[in-house]
Amino acid sequence: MSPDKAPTDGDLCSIASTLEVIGDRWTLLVLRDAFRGLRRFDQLQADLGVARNILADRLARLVEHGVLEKIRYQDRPPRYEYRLTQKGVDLSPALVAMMRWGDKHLVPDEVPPVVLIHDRCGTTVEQSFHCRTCNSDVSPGQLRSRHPRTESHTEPHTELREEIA
Amino acid sequence: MSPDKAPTDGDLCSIASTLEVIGDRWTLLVLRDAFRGLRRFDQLQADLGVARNILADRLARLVEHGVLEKIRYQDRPPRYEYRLTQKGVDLSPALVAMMRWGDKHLVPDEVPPVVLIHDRCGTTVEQSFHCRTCNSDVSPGQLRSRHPRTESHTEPHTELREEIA
DNA sequence: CATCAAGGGTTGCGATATGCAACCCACTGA
DNA sequence: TCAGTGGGTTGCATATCGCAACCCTTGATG
Repeated sequence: MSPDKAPTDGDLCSIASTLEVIGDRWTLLVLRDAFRGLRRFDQLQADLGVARNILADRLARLVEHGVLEKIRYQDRPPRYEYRLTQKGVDLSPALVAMMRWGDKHLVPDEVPPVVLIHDRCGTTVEQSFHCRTCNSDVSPGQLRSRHPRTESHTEPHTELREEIA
Repeated sequence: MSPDKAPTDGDLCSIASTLEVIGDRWTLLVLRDAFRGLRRFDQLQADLGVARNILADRLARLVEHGVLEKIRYQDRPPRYEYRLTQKGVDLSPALVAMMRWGDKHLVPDEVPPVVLIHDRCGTTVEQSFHCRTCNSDVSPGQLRSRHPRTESHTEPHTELREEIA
């Protein structure tokens, strides 16, 4: 937000940019609830137990960034609800990834995980990395990343890789 | 952490549980850097520009939770590095999802996105939701979620759905 | 008509977390 | 012996958060 930020941060990295918008505990929980279908201020406040001023602030930020829309759903008395925009719906891969990580590493195995359903056919859907060349799923450990330098660089590619001990 | 939290929070929801571990701006940025191959305290500090006490705190928390390992890579003088564990590597779907969202909605189109590579074959990999029944990818808008209630519930399923205006 | 409750917030104050700079310790190399 | 590096810790000022109280509009109740 302030212009005197560290230079390597923010605009250059998609993850850092994303975190400027949603990189906050309450914001992410608001989004989780939005995906669960909660839309009204009081519903969110009751479900999350967050301070009302903080919730108001987070909702306003999300609306500013176009992740939620504030819609008047009733005129007298005026009442509003907050709905995911397409930009907001596009966050579901991130939420799902966090959910699956929690399923796998945090919550006890007895807890049945939330199931994702394909609306067209009603069967389950899973999130994955897929390689079209090999026609197979790819696990996180088999992934590398290449950071294309902004064009004019002629250095040899420094391939920064995810590695495990 | 405190036992007097709101009852619906925390342990029951994988997303909330995950956020207890990584739901913090600096924590996520540390992880991003870990995936980029940074391992040492000073590298991270210089790259992020975060206060050193905060970095120390976040690293300690991540080690506590088994996301990073603190490894002595040199004895005299003692030097340490922080490496992703398998549990840490398993966070890559979440980081990738945030990165792609930033690519799509936040950063200018001219910036070339980071490319994900399948280490076996060297070609690109993408993250997606896949439906085996339809043998097709599923966009976030076509997704619904079903929340299985803990067994003994006999209520009709309240299907909470992601919806868009 | 007075009052109450619901929805959607705003305000003020104290507690907690963060940023910043200074300091510490164990070495190494010049 | 003196500076430099890596990996932190400590103290203090500031920013953010949680909490409770309050505000406003309207519809329902007696």
